[in-house]
Amino acid sequence: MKTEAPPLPASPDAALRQVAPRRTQIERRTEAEARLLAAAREIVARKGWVGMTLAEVGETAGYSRGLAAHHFGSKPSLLRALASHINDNFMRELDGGPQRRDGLDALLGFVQTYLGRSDERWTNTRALLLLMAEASTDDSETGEHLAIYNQRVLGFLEQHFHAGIANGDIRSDIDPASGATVIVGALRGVLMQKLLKNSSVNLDAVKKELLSMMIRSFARKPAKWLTH
Amino acid sequence: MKTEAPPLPASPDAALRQVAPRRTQIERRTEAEARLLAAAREIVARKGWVGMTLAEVGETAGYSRGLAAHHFGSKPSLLRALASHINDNFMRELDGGPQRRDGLDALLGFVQTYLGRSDERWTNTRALLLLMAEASTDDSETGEHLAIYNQRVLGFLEQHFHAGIANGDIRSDIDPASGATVIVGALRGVLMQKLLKNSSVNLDAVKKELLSMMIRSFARKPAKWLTH
DNA sequence: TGATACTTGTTATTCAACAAGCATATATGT
DNA sequence: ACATATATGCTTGTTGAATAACAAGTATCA
Repeated sequence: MKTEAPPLPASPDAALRQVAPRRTQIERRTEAEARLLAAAREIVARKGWVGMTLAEVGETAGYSRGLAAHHFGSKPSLLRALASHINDNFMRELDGGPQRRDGLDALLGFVQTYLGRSDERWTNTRALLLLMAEASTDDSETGEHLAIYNQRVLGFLEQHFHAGIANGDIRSDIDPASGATVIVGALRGVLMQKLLKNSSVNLDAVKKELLSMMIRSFARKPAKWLTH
Repeated sequence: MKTEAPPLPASPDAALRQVAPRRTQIERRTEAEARLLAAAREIVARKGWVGMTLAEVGETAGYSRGLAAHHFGSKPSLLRALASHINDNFMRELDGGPQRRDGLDALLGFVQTYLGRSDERWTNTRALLLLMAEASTDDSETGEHLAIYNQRVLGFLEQHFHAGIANGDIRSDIDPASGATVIVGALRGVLMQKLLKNSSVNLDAVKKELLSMMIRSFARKPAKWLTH
């Protein structure tokens, strides 16, 4: 369809105008929004949301300095859209996993997915973490939005705790809400350390350790899972 | 035009001048620095480091709008001092625990201390978390400083992992570095969720769950510890 | 009298936000 | 079909507010 992945490099006009693309207004608008969000995400991940200016977003996306403000109205609004965008991507990734897993198996898969991404994708996590930190202070609605996204992730995990308890894989004395909170917290907290300067975090080792912890803590019969 | 917010205690001049304080220069300077840092911490916790202005710090501390800039030179410098201040307090709190604990016992104590501080409005933790988020982006030295503080905390925990392994309380197949990273990460990540808006996190329940996880995962003989 | 702490005056810069204009797409009339 | 009109997307011009940083002044202490 449209010019796919490489939005950042060349100006859209120079290359496309000669081919007389004749895209519809909706196509233009949609692509513009996608490219703006991609640019914003990249910049936020690199310099934080403070360092991101609306002008830079527009220009990095290959448009004018004014488009981001024009399209999203305000900076908080853009950040909200960005948070929503990233979260949607993440939830979609959860659903579209390789194969459906359930209960404890799903919990372990979640951790593996979260920590098993290749470098390209740290952009998402990084940007979301930075936005999240802001969210605990901001008076605007950004905070509420991120709280909702957090609830969604927690809900996903809690659901699988319940499934695991139901099918007997998970000990019944585990509190699903607390378990979910700890898992999500551990993942984010570990990532935060990983993204700190001069980090000495060995993600593979940490992943292994965290999975062991989960098995020993949550599984009704740890031995059955530890062979993994 | 001061915002009608009476500084933390009373204004230093108004109250003290009548009592003929005659404080030494060092006393003045020391108190000023302490009050500035306290004000900065409070503001950062409430509005984030972006929302904090040097002028507001000075005035909240009961001084003029210019003192913060004059005393610390620049905003990054003030933030670095603040991070250092909070971290020092925390490390001191660790050392000055009720009684000396060792190995696994110390690890559990650490978690209890971290999550058991209902004293304030989480001002310290909140501010440090916000500064930390910034640290992963900023090019200045702030990031490196926070990375060092993180290393210190990790070092403390690793040390107790080793002690626990040595005295037989902790399984010998645990990787101390990874274990420490997970614990610190979990604590920060949980707090982050707690500080999010409309949080439904039940800290007591989470604390209990996390302690159980640690015992089941790290202890060589979990049964011995679970009676707690 | 000199040094140190603190205050007030000022400037330069950055940037979000908006407004008015240009470019491209779509609808309407003949 | 074509031309013209209107809507929509995008760009450029501009402004006003915020504030970090410094300089020059005043107060307090040695």
